[in-house]
Amino acid sequence: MGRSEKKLLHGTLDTLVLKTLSHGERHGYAIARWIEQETDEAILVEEGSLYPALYRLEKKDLLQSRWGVSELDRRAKFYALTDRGRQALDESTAEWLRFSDAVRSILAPGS
Amino acid sequence: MGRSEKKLLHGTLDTLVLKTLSHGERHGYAIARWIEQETDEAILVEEGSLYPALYRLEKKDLLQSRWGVSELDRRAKFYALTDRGRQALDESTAEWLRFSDAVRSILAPGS
DNA sequence: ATGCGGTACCTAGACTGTCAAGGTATACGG
DNA sequence: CCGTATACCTTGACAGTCTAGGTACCGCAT
Repeated sequence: MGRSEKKLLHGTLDTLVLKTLSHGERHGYAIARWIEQETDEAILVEEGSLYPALYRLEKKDLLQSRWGVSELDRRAKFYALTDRGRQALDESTAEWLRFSDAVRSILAPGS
Repeated sequence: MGRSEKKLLHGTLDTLVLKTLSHGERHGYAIARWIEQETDEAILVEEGSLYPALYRLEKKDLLQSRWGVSELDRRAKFYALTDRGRQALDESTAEWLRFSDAVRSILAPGS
C-alpha cells in the first residue's frame, strides 16, 4: 500500500520534512524512515524524492546541513531547521490544514 | 488566498470532480464554480486544469459527456459519472482520506 | 571468502498534472 | 456598442515525484 499516493505527496513532502526536523537534527535517511514509521507506512518516502527535497530546502535557506556520523557509525549528512525554516513550517502547515479541510468538506461532508 | 495551494491540488482535482458529479450531471464550468463555492474559495479551479482533467477522466471511461444547453441558455458540455467512475470515486476518496490522515498524524499530532 | 542485505548518499531522465495566458463564441446589461 | 460573464479549448512552461541506476561501507551468514 501507499503505492498510489504518488501524486498526492506533491508539495507536501517539504512540509513533512520540515516538521520532522522540528523535533531535532536528523540525517536524511532517518528523516525518511521516521515519516514512514510515524504514518504506519501509509506514506513512503522514496530517496529520489527525498534528496532533491533536502537540496531544495537547503537552497531556500530553510535547512542547514553538516556532515557527521550516524548511530551506526556511518557517514551521514545531518539537517537542522533554520529560523526561516521554522517560520516556513508554520505557514505551510497552516496552508495544508486549510487545504485539507477544504477537500474534506467536499469528500466527507457531514464529518 | 488559495493562491499558493497550487501543488497541493496535484492528484486531488480528479477526485473532487468525480465527487461533484456524484450529485448529478453538471457541465464543466459549473463543476469548477461548485467546488470553489463549496470550499469558500479555498480551492480555486483553473480552467487550464479543469478541462484537461475532464478529458483525462472521460478517456479513462470514468465520465461520459453530452452536449446540451446550460441554465443560461448557452451551449455546454454535461458530464456524468459512469459505473467505473463511481467505483473510482470510492477508491480515490478512501485513498485521499488515508493519505490525509497520515499527513495530519505528523503535522498535528494530538489532534 | 564471498555474497547479500541494510545503511547512507546521490543523480539522470521520464512522467504527470497544474498553471498562466492565450484564444473562440454568445448573451446580457448599461 | 462595449464590457463582463458564461462556456469551451489549447499551448508551453514548470515543478515535483518516481524509477532506476550508481557509490561505498558494514555485518552476518553461507
